Amino acid sequence: MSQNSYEKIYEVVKQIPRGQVATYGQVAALAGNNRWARVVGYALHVNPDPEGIPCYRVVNKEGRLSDAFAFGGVNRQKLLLEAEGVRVVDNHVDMERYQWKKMTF
DNA sequence: GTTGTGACACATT
DNA sequence: AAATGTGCCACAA
Repeated sequence: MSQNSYEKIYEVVKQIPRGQVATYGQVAALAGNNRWARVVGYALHVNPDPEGIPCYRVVNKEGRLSDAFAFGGVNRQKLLLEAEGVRVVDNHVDMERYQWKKMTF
């Protein structure tokens, strides 16, 4: 069983409901440690399962997406999030409206 | 084993 | 407000 740190992170990211976004710190906290914020970024960087791990639903504290995230075009990101129902403006989303608050209605 | 880097967050300057 | 420094953890060389 090699799944160590990352698996926990993937679990959290995978459970982000459609139309919502979570911050790295949020994911890290849910994964068990707020200090993993960077590791979360790294975990998504390796992203072994892009179909099960919607990295585009993970944003930083500002609700802003990372430039390095543009895995095929920053526009791609906006389209994906908007496709989920998230209003994206200049790579930033309304946190108060779309940040995942653990409310899995 | 040490150093450097990184898709972050927080505090301080 | 912006830039810098620090903390934290994991991986590559």
